[in-house]
Amino acid sequence: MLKFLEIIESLKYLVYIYTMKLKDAQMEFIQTWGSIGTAWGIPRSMAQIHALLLSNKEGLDTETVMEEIKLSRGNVNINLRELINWGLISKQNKLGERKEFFRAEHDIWTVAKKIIQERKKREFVPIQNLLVELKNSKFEGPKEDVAHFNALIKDLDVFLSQMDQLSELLVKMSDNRFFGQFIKFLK
Amino acid sequence: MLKFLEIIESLKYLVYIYTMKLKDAQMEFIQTWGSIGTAWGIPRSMAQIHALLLSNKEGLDTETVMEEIKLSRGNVNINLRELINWGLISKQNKLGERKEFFRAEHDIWTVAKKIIQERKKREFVPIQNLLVELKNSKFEGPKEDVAHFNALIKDLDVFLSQMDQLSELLVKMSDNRFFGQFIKFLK
DNA sequence: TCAAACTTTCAGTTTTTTCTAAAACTTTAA
DNA sequence: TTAAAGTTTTAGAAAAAACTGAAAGTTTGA
Repeated sequence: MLKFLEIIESLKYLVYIYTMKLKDAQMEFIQTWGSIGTAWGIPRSMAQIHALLLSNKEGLDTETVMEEIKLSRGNVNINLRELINWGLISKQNKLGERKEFFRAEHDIWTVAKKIIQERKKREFVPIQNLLVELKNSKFEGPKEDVAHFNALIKDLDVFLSQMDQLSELLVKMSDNRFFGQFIKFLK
Repeated sequence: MLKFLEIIESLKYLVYIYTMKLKDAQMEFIQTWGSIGTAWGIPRSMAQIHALLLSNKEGLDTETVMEEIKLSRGNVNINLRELINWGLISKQNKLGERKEFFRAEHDIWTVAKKIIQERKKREFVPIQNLLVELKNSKFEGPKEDVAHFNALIKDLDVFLSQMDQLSELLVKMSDNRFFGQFIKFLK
């Protein structure tokens, strides 16, 4: 009989729907978003602040952000500014309140659009600059090697411009519905 | 008349085709690829080694890589292995030679495919794991806040699965010609 | 004009990541 | 079986990136 109860217990575990405090869930979300940010080359605390604001409908002020995720004032200030630069959050002024509140853009498609634009800026532009320079150059060296290098440059250039077009497309595709259709169509 | 000559001079500058030693161009390519790698969250020397191998038709051995870009043996060894894991280079054995040579995958579409797959692994999987967990949870807290948080999770989930499909698509699209058509079609 | 409320800056510390150098290990062929 | 050729591991150094804390700066309203 003890055995039976044990089995039931473990089955329960399998289908268990965790119940947790909302705050705890938010905190887990924030922490995880933070480490994901790292893999994206985004400072942990910038990602954490973003996650915190995403999971709060209303804007929060600097003080609250500092307390919730235990960060220094300077850090919070700088990263809030950076998030504003990315277009992921905006300043809000509450009537009768002097201090500034920060509210996340909550439409996930807009968020994606901003992130794509920003990463493109960081990741594509430098390569394109390099390629422009190399395309305007003539190389002295063994014929075969020069040919190989030129082919490499050309391939990269074609590829980059295709990716560029694709990202443009993605940015224009902020209409969720259209994107869904599009994916289905292409499958 | 002086003026005129000055104008000609500056025009010449605009259309100037640089002539440079192939080696120098390759080195510049390697350096730039290295710093771009950094923005991509890829160690500088890993990106540099990749660039070096990309710009050489034939495979190179560890020793040569070390000399060309002044890196320690350990560093080169570890990063060559990592590039193999990514599927971006492969070991070669030359007939009659004992040591191993490393040769880059030169088809740019295959390169792109590998990079997309690898980044997806690093960047998407962790978010998806988080979302699975959160989707299986119930939250205790103010009704409105819980609703907001659940909406956030759902939005992220839908978005992620769409991006996932898109990347699958890209991976399947290694056929350059098809991709060109596709882009043109969608414009 | 003053002080309280709030924001921004930045020099220096801490943490994280990357790299080196040397030793240990493995493989090959004489 | 041995030593030369080659590869891999790793402890710690170096470099880069992120963060703190405190001071300086700004704005507001009494």
